[in-house]
Amino acid sequence: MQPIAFLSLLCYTFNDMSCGQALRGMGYRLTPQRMMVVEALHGADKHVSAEEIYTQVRTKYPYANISTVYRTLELLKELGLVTEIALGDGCVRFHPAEKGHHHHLVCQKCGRIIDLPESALTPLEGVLSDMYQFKADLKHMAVFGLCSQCQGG
Amino acid sequence: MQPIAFLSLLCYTFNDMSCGQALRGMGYRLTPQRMMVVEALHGADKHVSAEEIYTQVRTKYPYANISTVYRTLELLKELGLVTEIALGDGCVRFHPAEKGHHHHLVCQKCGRIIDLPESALTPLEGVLSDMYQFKADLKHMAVFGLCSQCQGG
DNA sequence: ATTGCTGCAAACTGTTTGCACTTGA
DNA sequence: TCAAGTGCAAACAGTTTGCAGCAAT
Repeated sequence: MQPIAFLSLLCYTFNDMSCGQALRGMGYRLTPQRMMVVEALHGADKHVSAEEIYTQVRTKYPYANISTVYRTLELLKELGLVTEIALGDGCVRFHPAEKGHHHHLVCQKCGRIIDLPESALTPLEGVLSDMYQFKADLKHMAVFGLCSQCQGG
Repeated sequence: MQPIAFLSLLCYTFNDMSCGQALRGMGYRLTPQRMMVVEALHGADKHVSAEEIYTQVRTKYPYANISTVYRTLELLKELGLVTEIALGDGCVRFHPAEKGHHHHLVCQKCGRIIDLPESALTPLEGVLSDMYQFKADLKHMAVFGLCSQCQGG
């Protein structure tokens, strides 16, 4: 089966997804590959790396290429539809902007990631603004340390 | 001139540097290469990358190898003599522990880096400890955003 | 029918590793 | 002396790019 034939089998139920519509509305093409990337981003219950998105997309469409994933993420990022964060594991991770912002406590021992509501860092934002005239972009921030279970000893 | 002859020309005035002494005291060998890495770390007025250290070391000793730089940094890190931080430019940066801890406001527009005293984030440390039983490791932390000059518009 | 997007392969950056040789202690 | 450290080259992971062909609009 050729790549194209394979793609035509994919269901297009994601046409009405917000990122997809946003793409089309902004004059970009809504290709099956882009839809699958968007779907992977939305379906994940955590921040996903390009590699993880690629792996998931390939389960549906084995001909997919990782450079397309990177290019799609780059585009979504430019359009403000996804945000990126470095959680210290050597690769950038992505998150749909519409899922809201939050922060992360990353345990350096067990790797556990605790999510923080956006509000947790608003006091910090105020301090930085008042004292340093610095407008912090606290969309996604990672704080490293030890979780409650790993502090013993 | 052979590498060895070249090395013997280097002055050993760094024998009494604290990192160097610490190394020797802990049973590690104090080689000229390690001294030069330590010197580059101490001499810099900012956080330096492995590549920058390598460049500086090579001005003194052209035979130096970057893998030695990485191995030395790895060792110093394990011994707690240097700390590392990711400032978002795609490479890890290093800082001697004895120079003290501080944080950074990184302007995403002009790249300016504003240093923050360690105390600036102690309130945050308290909040995370109280509310999430999370012991934050706030040795060096980077907060991204816009500096005062780049906020216009 | 265009122009934009994709797949492929190859380059690229930052970092790590295996191995034979060298050297600090 | 001899384990620890170095230099070299090659591998590695994550990411980017040039180009020819394909497809969304």
